[in-house]
Amino acid sequence: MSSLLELRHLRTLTALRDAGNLSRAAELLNLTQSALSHQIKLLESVYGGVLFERKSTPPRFTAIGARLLELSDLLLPRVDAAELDLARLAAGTAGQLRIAVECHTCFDWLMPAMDAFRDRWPEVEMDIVSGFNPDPVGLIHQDRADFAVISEPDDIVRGVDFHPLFRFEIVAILARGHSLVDKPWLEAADFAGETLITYPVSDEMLDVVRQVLIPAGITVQRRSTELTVALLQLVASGRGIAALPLWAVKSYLDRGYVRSCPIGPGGLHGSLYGACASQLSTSPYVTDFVRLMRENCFLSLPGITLL
Amino acid sequence: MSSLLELRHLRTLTALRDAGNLSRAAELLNLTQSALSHQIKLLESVYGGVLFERKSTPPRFTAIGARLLELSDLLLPRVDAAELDLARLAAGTAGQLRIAVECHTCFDWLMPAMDAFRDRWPEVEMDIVSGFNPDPVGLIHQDRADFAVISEPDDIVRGVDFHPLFRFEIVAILARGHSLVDKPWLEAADFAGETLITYPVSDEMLDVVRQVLIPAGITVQRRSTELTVALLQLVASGRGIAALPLWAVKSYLDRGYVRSCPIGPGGLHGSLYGACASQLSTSPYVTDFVRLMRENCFLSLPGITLL
DNA sequence: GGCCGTCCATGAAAAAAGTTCATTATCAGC
DNA sequence: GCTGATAATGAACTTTTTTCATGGACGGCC
Repeated sequence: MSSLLELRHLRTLTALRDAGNLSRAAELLNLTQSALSHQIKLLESVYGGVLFERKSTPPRFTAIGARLLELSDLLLPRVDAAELDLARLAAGTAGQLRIAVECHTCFDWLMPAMDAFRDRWPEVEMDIVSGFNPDPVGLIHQDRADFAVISEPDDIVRGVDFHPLFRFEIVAILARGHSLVDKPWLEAADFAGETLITYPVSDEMLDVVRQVLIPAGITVQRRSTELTVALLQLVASGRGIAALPLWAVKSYLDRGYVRSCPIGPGGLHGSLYGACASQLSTSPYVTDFVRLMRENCFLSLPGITLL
Repeated sequence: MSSLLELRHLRTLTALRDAGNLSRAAELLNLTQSALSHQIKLLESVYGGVLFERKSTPPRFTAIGARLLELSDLLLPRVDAAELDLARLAAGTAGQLRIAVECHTCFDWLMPAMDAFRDRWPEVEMDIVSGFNPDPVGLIHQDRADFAVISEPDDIVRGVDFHPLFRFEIVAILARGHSLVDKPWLEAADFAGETLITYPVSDEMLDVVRQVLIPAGITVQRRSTELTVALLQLVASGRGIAALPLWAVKSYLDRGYVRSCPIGPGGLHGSLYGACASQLSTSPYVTDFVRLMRENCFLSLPGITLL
């Protein structure tokens, strides 16, 4: 009888457009692909026609789908703004967010997320805490930071909550003519005798070292540099190999500047979590920050998976 | 985790404002008062505060409630417009709607509803069929009308669907000094010896005659006039009594121009239905027309109940 | 003050959605 | 013709929404 269209459906439509396909859209919305498929099927039966062409990537929307999408674009930002206002009404707008970061590459996506956050919560004071800290969770305990981006949630820590962010693959980066380049994957032994080119951080903060080389009892020479480009230049010119997040080097790989190779049969993966004092953890601006990071990253970093 | 606000909630909020209280809002939305109460309770727990003051009529909204209402006002018209577009896409915009009307007072609310309809479906040709027809359903069968407003659905008719509209009370209208004015209700016998002032229609179309006087075997003098004001003037000046829908005379009663009295212990009630050829019955513009009539009437006619 | 009538709240039960699971279908790229 | 990725599907399951039945609060009215 009366309309059964709900915001949920519009959220699905925009997620579909933004994510590029139903499965990714489902991941973005924390639902299953099946759920979205059913949702869309329902809409299609109500409006008497398909909403988008299934085979094409990115999805091509029909007139019906496009009209609904147009509606979504009109509505969802308003809803978001209203909920932001309501969150402010409930909890006030002030606060601080001192962010500690453990990993180098994080800045690539953290900055855009912080920019988006600043737009939404202008009154929250944001800071990056010092350089790269080996124990960011410690900083939270000492109340020297409010939020930390870390790679593995330490065992359950009293008073600190962990928010899963995303998971990504770490690949070995090789010069184009490198002898290992045609292996289906690299094993620990392949690193022996190579120079490992890294960011200037301590051993235990490098996933390859911690998860691959140390378990295999292999030590390698290290050479370090600050910038990703510089690091890749060293690899490309044959000074050694690197191990970096796939998303961080994807564009160089696509252009053929360097080559990549999975590490281990299933690939080597890293995960990122946000850590935060339990009391702050439920504050609207923190949950909003976490959401922003997840969504921004999922849409902008290729090949990552939400946790 | 993610937002649970849905259009349903916004529809409830605006219905609450428009209808004036939760029970009426529920009626407007075809839900129970309880459902709405639960909905609002949920919103209040999510946003951490009440949405409106319960005791006041009309409802006074809090900052939270007002912000949500503001959102509703922004969103719901857009949703409506989109669904209208989609209905057009699905079924085309053309069509005709020849409307037959059985009762006199119907025009009071039918005209505004038709105006609203014309705005939404400019391509649908609307007409009022002739004067007051004693058998509007017959006109539909003869394909001389597409839609009829009738007081009781004839027994199930093949090929014609009935859409319940609303129910209202018919009260007796008396001059201020009339001897019957203090009775708790009028019975059939009270009409004996009175002149019944009516619109110029045949006996069987008058609910009082059909449902009260004929069953009691009472006949009365009749005098008729076209206009409601004229009719009330005759009553006020002691020429007789009338029986009219409460909503049609409410404003005169409030001003004390005439008095009213229920007819029978439980009051006399009339109901209105829309009748329509079965094939047309599901066409988007017809269902839209029915919805418009129900909603407009419920909001503008005092004391009516939706069926 | 007691009695109604109206309006809203509430908890439990019922109904209706919405979602997931497990599996199958489709199709593009090798 | 495989294989991997994407979407569809039906049934089971879960969650949400709604109703039902009832009670409390308030205001008007003899």
